[in-house]
Amino acid sequence: MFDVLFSHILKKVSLTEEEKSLLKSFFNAKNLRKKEFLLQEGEICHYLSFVSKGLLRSYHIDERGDEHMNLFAWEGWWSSDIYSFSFNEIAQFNIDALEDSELLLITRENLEEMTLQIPKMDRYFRILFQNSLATKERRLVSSNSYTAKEKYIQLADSNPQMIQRVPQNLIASYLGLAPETLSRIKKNIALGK
Amino acid sequence: MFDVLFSHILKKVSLTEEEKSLLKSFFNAKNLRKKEFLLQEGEICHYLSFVSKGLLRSYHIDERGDEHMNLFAWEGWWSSDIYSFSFNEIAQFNIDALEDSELLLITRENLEEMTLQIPKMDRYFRILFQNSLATKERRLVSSNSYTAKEKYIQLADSNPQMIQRVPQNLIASYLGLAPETLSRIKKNIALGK
DNA sequence: CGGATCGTTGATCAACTTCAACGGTCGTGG
DNA sequence: CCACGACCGTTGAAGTTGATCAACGATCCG
Repeated sequence: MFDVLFSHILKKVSLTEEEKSLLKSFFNAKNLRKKEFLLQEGEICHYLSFVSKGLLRSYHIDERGDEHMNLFAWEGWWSSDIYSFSFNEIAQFNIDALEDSELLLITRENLEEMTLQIPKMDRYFRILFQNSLATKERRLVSSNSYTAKEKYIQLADSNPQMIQRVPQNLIASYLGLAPETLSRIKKNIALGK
Repeated sequence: MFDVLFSHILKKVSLTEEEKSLLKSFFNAKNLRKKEFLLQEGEICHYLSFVSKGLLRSYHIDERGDEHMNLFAWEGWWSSDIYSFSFNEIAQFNIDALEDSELLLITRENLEEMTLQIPKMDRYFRILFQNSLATKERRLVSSNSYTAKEKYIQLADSNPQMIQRVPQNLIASYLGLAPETLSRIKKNIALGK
């Protein structure tokens, strides 16, 4: 259960055995069946969730009832409504499971306590958030700068695993496109533009 | 020069006087005149830059030559091509000054060294990046979910200072709109929709 | 004063959405 | 084990939003 987490952390900072077992005490394990919710819009998001197995999605539902994907998280990724988690405000995202999943959850209070007891974890999360921010910044510019086709090609190049593992209509939503549009784009690409 | 930086840091972590003077040694001051560049696309971004006075913009230029704003940074904000800075890759963003500015720069190497000597700075940047990530996540969903008019209203509500301080055509670009479109939207809003 | 920059307005256009229908596949319950 | 419904991707036709192109007036600044 903790193997995936530790190997992920150890890529960024080193941990002693004592720190490892201390660290474990701050987490709760949770299993989520396909289609079960981890978080629903309107709640407060109390956890950062590490996915040790499976696949989660986080998405927003607008007033018209349309879903807009925020991100997908599989083995080795974190998921949360980070805004809600950080500022203790109402969540804008739903999180549910696309596949049966095994998670490790940590609350805001435990994160606080853990980083005080193991300052290296501030460093781990600093690097994690720094990298996520870097990626998200590029994605945001891409979203505003490029055509639907360009965006899809960029994604397919930079994240082929996502395209293999996630249904096409959800990929479309992730890119801010109607599912029909993505279908047509793929057809055009297959026809050599 | 360092007053603004310290007051910003002290909102998130405490620092002793020794830590403060140690911290100073990792930064370089730099002045930037209006329209001068801090970073140009294609270079490596070597710095995180803290704005103690003035206003910076960071933006991407696409193959068609069109500019796409990434963010604006004024007193109390950081600016960088964080992807380039983090991964030592070629920058996608240009950064230049919209107003005469006073900056404090820190290199990747100095950031590394500073966080090792003052672990609390890992915590500071962890919180800083966590908050930025939270904001950027919401902005990205907003960008994919809402109409041009909704996006503008959200921005005007959440960040009125930006609208006061930044020219309208750059606001348009920040929202991923043509300047003419934003002009028409504002007209419609003024006419009571 | 003169040029550059910025916002505005009108007309046209293109990209993407919406709506509707259909065929294939998968998984579940009878 | 088969059948049915749900889900997913595809295709076509029509509609809409926002982009583009062009022209003009206002303001700022040197």
